[in-house]
Amino acid sequence: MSSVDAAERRYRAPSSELAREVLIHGPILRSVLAQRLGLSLATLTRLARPLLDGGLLVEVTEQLEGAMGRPAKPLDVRADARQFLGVKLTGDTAVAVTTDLRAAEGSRATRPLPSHELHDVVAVIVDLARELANEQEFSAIGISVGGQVSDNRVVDRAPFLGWRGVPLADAVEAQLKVPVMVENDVVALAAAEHWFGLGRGFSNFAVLTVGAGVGYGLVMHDQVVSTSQAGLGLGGHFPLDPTGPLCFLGHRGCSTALLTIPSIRAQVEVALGRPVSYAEVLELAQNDNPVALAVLRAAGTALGRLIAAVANLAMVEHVVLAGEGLGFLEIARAEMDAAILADRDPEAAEVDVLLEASGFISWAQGAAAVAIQRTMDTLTSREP
Amino acid sequence: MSSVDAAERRYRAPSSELAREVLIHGPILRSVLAQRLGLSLATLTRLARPLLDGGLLVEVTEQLEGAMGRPAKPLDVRADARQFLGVKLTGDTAVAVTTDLRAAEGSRATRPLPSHELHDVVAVIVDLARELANEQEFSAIGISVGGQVSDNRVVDRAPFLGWRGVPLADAVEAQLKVPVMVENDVVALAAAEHWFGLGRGFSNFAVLTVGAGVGYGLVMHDQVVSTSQAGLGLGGHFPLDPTGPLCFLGHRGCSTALLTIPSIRAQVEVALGRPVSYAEVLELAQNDNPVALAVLRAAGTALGRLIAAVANLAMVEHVVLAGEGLGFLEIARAEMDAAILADRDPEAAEVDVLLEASGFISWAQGAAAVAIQRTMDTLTSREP
DNA sequence: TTGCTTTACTTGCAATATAGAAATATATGC
DNA sequence: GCATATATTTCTATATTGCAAGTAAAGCAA
Repeated sequence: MSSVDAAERRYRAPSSELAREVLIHGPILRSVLAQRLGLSLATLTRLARPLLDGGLLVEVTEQLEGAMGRPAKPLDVRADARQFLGVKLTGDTAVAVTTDLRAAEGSRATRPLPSHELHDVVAVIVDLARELANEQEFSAIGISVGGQVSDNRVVDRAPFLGWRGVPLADAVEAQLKVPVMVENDVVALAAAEHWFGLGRGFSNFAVLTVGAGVGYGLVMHDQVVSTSQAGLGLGGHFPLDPTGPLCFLGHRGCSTALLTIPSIRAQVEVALGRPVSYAEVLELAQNDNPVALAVLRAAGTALGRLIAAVANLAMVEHVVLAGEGLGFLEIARAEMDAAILADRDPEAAEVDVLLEASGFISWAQGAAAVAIQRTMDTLTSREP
Repeated sequence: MSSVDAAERRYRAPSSELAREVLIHGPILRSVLAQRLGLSLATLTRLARPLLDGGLLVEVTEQLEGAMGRPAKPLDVRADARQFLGVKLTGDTAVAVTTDLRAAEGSRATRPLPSHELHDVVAVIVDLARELANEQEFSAIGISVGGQVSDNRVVDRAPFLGWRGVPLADAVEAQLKVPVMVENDVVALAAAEHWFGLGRGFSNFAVLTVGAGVGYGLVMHDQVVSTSQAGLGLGGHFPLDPTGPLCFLGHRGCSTALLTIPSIRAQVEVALGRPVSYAEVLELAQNDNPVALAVLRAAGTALGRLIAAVANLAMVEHVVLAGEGLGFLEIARAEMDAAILADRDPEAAEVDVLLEASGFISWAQGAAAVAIQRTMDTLTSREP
């Protein structure tokens, strides 16, 4: 554990810290920066110059009306100074996006995975990188997978790919001469939300994703929690309703059984005796179909209980919801809110539930964010 | 939130970091220290000298047999170089202990609180400080209370004392010319476990206390989580058993209803129709009394489920159990272990449950630890 | 227009902190 | 004793930093 301790204490050059602060906190005055970094204005001027010369930072020249004195020239990053590639791997597909320094999406492409063999997957990633490459090179590539990753390089365990101990980063770097970082998908998403998404400005918050599964990530003390625990999907089978349906692992009323798209479909299909899509379930509920309503309301209550449990035990006030399986909130938002309230100390601050509307930050962008964050630690050199 | 952010980024002088590292990691070689702090050996020598001269640090001279070369002289703190006072306030009592720099207990005293008036409580604390004072002055005084505390100075809310917004630190400092720090009791205990107790060496762990109530504290990234959330006792009414008894707030089967000493006694008393003490309950269970056994086994299961929930949602591998209400584990340890296993992903690391045997670190020592930690940030001057 | 005021940023300079290399201390092994 | 190994210290060149004084770019008032 003490080795982890030492590794955590990674030295960061002052100019890297400056660049990172500007990246996260947008156009920002030198005076504010100096205070945040605990440095003098003089030092700030000196640190900023090479970054301005190198083109990574620019001075914003938008005057505030009616201000006395010399107008401020806040610093900002030139978001298009670098380009990144984010790749999300699932069991059968790879989705790639290009992003700028702020993780804003450029272009996008998707490819099926011909197999789970490492060389096949690498070939698909290389292909995607070549297709999306333009005149600007990628500064780094982030890849996210569902499962455990160590050291940002090796996939220790990825159930959907059937992988154990696969050196993915090395394999991709061998083909593309660009730094590659691998991360667990939820950890990556949490990192993206922290720097660029709904978690901006919060030191502590949780991320819950609902889709094919339930994902759970945590940011504490302005750092993403990325222990080996983080990749396991520990929020995935959290017990929520002792009378609920069973999940595929045999847990009764766990978060997977109550919340995921397959489980919701399955429950409705069993009751109606015919196959239905998730969209159909939502539509049925809109039209007051009692089965769909009951299932979705139970999901709302379950999500509320999960959010309350997270807020209580992880001691966060903010919870970001993301994923493609949140459509049921249009029907069952009230149930969710009620369940949160019921499991929450009345003295405690109300839980701030933030809805990542229609995937504003997508899984692939999350992967890119990891690459951006790691790159920022060393990103103080000249223009590429 | 950004102001919290800035406050968190407290500057720490290198010599303070050095002193802290030595305090926590015991006798430690300069070379190891240099690596941990990211400094050169030369800098380390220069940093350590004033601390050695000042008497805060000493060189240990215990040779390792059979080692080649010049023998190492590891650095250690002179634990008795400073003395601290820790005070734990409950609704009716103040418990005070003196400790050295390593939070080891010196002497101890207890006083009833004549009232909840601030001046009465302050008078009791001053009294305790005077009684326990010896030739050595206190470097700082830590006070812990059940409730929310802000800024280590003001008790925002303490239900057992009926306090809201009470400036306790100022009031005590006005009488004793010594720095005073106030902290939530569970946060203080977590801090003590982190530096001096069973949490030593872990970057992430949770603390659960069972006694008159259930307390919950969290250490993440080597920092105690002490947001406003932390003082609320959010683990106190966590739902664990939908068929369990009610707590005084009307929660069915919450952690308070199943685990606390009063609840366990009440359950047995109702069934047996006579008053019993907690010790009697344990004895009854030892003698196979079915009521006591059922109640305690339910408690074991409940604690196991709570531990699993904490491990899953706070993403910790280690959980420290403390408090005077853990006696039931002698009877129901197996139930606890089984419940943890049941709610835990089989791929996840086994939860490491650490039992704070017989209050090795007490509540009052936790209060002292807060004083020690805060003091270490500035503790680089001469001998007192 | 012309200065005066206000705020934002920059530069010169002295103080401080740091690392690297060489030196010194203190043991073991032969 | 002397070579060897390891730990720590000293010496010195270099780098970083903050302070204080200076400069820049506006608005405002006569």
